[in-house]
Amino acid sequence: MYQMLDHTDISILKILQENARLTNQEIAEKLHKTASPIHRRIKRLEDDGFIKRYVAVLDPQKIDRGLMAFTHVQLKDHSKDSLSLFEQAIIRLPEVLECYHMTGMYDFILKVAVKDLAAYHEFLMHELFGIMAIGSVQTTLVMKQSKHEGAFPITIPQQPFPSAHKTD
Amino acid sequence: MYQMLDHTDISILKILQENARLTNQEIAEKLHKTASPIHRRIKRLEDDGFIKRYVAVLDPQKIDRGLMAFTHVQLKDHSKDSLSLFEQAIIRLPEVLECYHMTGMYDFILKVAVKDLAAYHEFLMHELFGIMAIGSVQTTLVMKQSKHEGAFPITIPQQPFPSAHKTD
DNA sequence: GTTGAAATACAGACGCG
DNA sequence: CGCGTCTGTATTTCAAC
Repeated sequence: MYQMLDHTDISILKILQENARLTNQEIAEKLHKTASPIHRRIKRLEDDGFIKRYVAVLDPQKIDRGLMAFTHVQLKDHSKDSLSLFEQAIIRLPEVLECYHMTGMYDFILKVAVKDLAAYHEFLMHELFGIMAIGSVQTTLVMKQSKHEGAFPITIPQQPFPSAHKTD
Repeated sequence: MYQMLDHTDISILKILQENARLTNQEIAEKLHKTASPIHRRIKRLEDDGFIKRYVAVLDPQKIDRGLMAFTHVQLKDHSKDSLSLFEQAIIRLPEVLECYHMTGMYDFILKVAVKDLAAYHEFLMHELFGIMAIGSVQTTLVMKQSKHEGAFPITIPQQPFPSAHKTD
């Protein structure tokens, strides 16, 4: 089991989700603390697995990935072979940013990023439709992204025994 | 207009998308260079807007966001008022990680992260269904994520005049 | 949570190819 | 024009308090 997070930990995680390039000292100033304890806390958050990794966010437009689409896929059947065949094939496609195995109407939802509609057509024809397990595909295109990705809202996991002695 | 990316820039971007915590020196070793030019190139990639920001990726399970859902929304009508009303309301909901305005069958696709099904029910009943502009909603739940998010595939944007004198 | 010291990385300068 | 060596500065990191 993992340690409980206190209010300072939550604040650190929120800050790091927005901007992981801040120095410990800058984070410390925001929280009215000093760099050392911030550093220890971040190290612990990493070691305990709360922070999985740090990534750079690129501008899709500038690297010719300006068109994003959600591709909803139904397989021909739900055999174990079809599922693993599909997943194996999808993982190799660079246009597929994310692949989710879903409950409900669709078997998979893919988040796809390509240069333009021509490139998406190319992707469907030469990549996706070549996968044998595919039954039907429905596409919706992203016109506008209203909320940016990546940041999870953080609340304190159920805290049955609030510590009365937190110096924070 | 922005500068063209060469092979070293592409490599740097790929590395930084996977692990933004590597030091310039570590990146330099991977690319058989020294830290100085790497540092200069990263600075330029930031200044030119290729790299928008750096973020920490958290473990959804550990912060009680283990259930992810895609919520497909159709509005009652497509008036300008309905659209902006919906977007304004959505932005305030912490459970909504991403919000896309779509073409096609649905008006919006929301990526929602909550603790469990009970929390999702709560989210629908007390948050989403409270928005007046909402027409209908269809949910699919994520059972498994096959491909991780965030990393764009990078190719060299159309290179009409390949430089013959690249020292790289 | 604080202080202080050593190791390391950053962010310029400069000269070289 | 980009690379590499060098330099001062800031930051990280680890110790003891």
